[in-house]
Amino acid sequence: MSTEDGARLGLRERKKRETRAMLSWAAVRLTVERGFDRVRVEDIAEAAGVSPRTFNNYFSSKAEAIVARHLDRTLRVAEMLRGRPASEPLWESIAHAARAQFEPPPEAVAHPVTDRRQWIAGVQLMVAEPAMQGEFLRAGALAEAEIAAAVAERTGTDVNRDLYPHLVAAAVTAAGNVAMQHWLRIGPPAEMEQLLSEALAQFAAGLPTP
Amino acid sequence: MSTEDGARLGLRERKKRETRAMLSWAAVRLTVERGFDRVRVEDIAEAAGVSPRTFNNYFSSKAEAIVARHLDRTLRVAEMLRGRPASEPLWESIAHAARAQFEPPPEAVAHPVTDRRQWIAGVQLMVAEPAMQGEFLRAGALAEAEIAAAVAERTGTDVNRDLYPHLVAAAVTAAGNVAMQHWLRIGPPAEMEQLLSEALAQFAAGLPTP
DNA sequence: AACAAAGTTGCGGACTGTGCATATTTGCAT
DNA sequence: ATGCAAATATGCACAGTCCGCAACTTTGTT
Repeated sequence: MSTEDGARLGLRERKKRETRAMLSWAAVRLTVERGFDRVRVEDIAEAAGVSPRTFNNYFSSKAEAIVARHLDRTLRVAEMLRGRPASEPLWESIAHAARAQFEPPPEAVAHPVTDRRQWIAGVQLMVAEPAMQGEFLRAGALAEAEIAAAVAERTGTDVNRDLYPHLVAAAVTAAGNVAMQHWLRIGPPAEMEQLLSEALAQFAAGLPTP
Repeated sequence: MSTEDGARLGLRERKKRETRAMLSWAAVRLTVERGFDRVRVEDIAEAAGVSPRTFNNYFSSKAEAIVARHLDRTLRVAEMLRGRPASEPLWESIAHAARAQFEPPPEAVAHPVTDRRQWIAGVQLMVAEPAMQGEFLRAGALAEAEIAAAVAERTGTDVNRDLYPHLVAAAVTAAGNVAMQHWLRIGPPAEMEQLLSEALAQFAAGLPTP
């Protein structure tokens, strides 16, 4: 779906996607600026130019709206993994695919952050919110199921019978999460992609004691 | 705290613990019997013999009450890990400690399930609930932070600087989750502990392709 | 026994999330 | 261009959740 040409989508579908993106972006921006508890569904809907009821047509909760872009990005990891050459070693494919989640989203390009340090501080507060953590992890689990399916396809295993694809998918998800948490803790100049590669390498090596 | 002698606790503290356990157990039981959306906070409070406002003094949400026992059990993994002999190889310690989460809780012993198949079906529905998944994973993340701290202690690494303890903790959490999901999917005669051991062994081996 | 600290409870209010019906927009066929 | 169907937006009402606050009850200390 995400690779479909916009020219082939009707107006209806295009408007749906735009509305979804606007709601999600508004949710992220307001939450980072003000804090989770200071943003109501009504505020998000207003910022996106729709009614609160419409917000609920798209998302069941505020946290779900905030996490939507993250979900999109992590689902793309499964998609990218499916697109890697079949002959490529699994962990090499994974390393390439996993990077997809850290590419800058369109909104970040369209709305450059003027105060980067403040933005990061806001993000840190946002991810520390219990409801956000739950939703964030739940999105990760959804993507993980897709990654497991992709791993099963590549390795000839069965998601309904074997632990393996699930364990690999869990490792990929964990690597991404640990890299991001580490980055939020340490901040620049650490690079997200480098942290991710390191984490994946440690999993592939069997997590030997340093 | 959990190892403290009950005789040393005041009435106040004892009653708090009992109330918490009653609320949590009532939440689990009613939800498994009726389904998540058919149980209100008021029902749980009534079943435990307290007011709804008191329920909220203990738990912020229904899901949190349901997941409380799981949180207790997974936190015990970190505790058990801290108690293993320092000379023991890390993954061996982990394998022993991780089993703690699958010991039958007191209530399960006190209230034997009469229809095991129906109970499992109810649990399956319960864990499929989105709010439950988020809370379940969030509890896992809390325990994971404790496990990471315990791993750091054993290996002389630093949770604020190194990825390693976090990655190991994530592997432990993932192994537990994957084992449980597999068990819920497959059911008896698969044994939870065996699945867990297998999952941990795969992580320690670097997740080689089968 | 008197008093302080901790915990329970009732109440009110803001907010969430959902079902339902109506209004509006888009797509399709003629 | 027009009429109609399908999809989407919106307003409304309501049950339920969660929290601040104050009054009451229970436990602990002196």
